[in-house]
Amino acid sequence: MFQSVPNSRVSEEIAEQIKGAILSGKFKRGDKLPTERELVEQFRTSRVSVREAVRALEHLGLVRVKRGHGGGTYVSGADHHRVAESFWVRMQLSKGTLNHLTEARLLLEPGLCRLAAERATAQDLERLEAVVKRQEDAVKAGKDTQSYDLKFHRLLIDAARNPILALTTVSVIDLLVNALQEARVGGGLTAHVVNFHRAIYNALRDRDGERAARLMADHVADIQRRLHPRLIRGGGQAAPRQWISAPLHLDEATWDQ
Amino acid sequence: MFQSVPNSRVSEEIAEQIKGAILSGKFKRGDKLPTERELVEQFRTSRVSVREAVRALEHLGLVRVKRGHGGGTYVSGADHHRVAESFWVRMQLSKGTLNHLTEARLLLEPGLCRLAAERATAQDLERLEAVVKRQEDAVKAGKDTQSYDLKFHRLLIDAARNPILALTTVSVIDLLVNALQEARVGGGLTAHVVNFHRAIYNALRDRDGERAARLMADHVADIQRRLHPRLIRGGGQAAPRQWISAPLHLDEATWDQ
DNA sequence: TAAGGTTTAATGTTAGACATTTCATCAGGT
DNA sequence: ACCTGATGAAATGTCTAACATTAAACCTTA
Repeated sequence: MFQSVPNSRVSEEIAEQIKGAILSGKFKRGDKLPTERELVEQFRTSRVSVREAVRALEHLGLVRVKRGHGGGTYVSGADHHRVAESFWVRMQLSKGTLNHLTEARLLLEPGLCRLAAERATAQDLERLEAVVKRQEDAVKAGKDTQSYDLKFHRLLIDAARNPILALTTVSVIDLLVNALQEARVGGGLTAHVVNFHRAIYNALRDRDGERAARLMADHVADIQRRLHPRLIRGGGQAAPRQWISAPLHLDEATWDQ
Repeated sequence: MFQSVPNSRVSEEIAEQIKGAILSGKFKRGDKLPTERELVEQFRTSRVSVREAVRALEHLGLVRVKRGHGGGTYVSGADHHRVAESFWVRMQLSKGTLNHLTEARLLLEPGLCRLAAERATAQDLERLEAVVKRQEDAVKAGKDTQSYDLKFHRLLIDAARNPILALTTVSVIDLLVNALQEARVGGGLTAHVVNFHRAIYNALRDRDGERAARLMADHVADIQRRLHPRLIRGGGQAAPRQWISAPLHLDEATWDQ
């Protein structure tokens, strides 16, 4: 019957207002919010409350805070790290394993292929093709290919044009890549990978979502078969610390600009 | 080559330590952490930093803070609300729509059906059956059935035993339900719903994952067909405020105890 | 015994000072 | 010219100590 009263914490009220301003476009990506002291004046509150609000936005992935000269609070647009961290925490709480992550990937990425086959623009296809080409060249030259590998999956995810599935899938892949890197597992299967990528690209170009999905499922299962056994032999779970802040190469959002 | 230096912020270091204690089982669900003042003494730091750390854990969904007499910081185990909020924010940033949410659900829930058909225990099936039965009774009696509806999906999600997919799917459903409630859309299709639930339950009982998945896809698509048009006519997006804290009936984790 | 006031233990909020980080600038030496 | 180091400035980070508010428990009284 009655409306619930507004947020009881001052900081939540502040956070809501700033969030609203960002979501409604008053602040765009890269913009600098007022300094803490200026916000204190505008909201007529204390610095602690303002800082708490800014932290909340940081945890939402909406802003990034830099310190030092030229520092401040900057709108960051699209950061998946916090969601990835939540996934990780939840996995540990539920005694989950890497297989659960791969299982999720095995469901998500083929589905994204179907969507991407319908929705990919000419530009999407162009970019995908370019990445596959560069990866092929890198393989021939014997160079490291992981950044192209990740870029391919990221472009495909973006081409499917579903922000929820994108956020989820990027987070899942992120955690998997980190886990494998942490365990020093990786490499040694570059030729296989790039062949799959090429085949998937061809299917997308032909707008054949089913074929693309099937290939992607094979691709992910292939990776699982090759890497996970080495991982388990390698020595278990480990590395609860410092996970998410490792470099990820998955940062720049490409389609929500 | 080099190890990254520990967290630069004091609060992050504190949060990491507490998080580690919770994840390693030193604190269990429902346990009360030391009070802020006690933590200040243990960590030899200030209340500001301790509070910031506790807030971080709160945003991760790991703890809940109650104020007043008997208040304090309590380990909360498994809260999806923050992830749901991240999803929502990301949707708005990316100009996403409810259709994107339903699209995600349409991919996730059938997949969960396949997993659940393999993994559901006798107890899972028993509970599912009981909920379907109670929902059927409620329909006959002309009572509200939404809580049974949600409970069915939640039990099914849990029966699939994948924490990542569970967290994602619960969040997606949560946002959809809130959106529909906000728009005063709902009801009027109870008979259809419960018939689908019964059929899905039968498929799971027969360990027929494919049939269950197909039925679930039909079920979700059915809901989409019936509700979304009314939603769009109803008047657009709306309701950016106060989303996540609305009552949700999806709180109690059932399988990560 | 039920209604309502009081105590109390916790978090929430404020104010102000000081510490630290980071970039920019400029000077000095090679 | 160019690297090196010192200085300054602008912001966030941290600390302290007091006071406000909340909500459960307890106690009093009609």
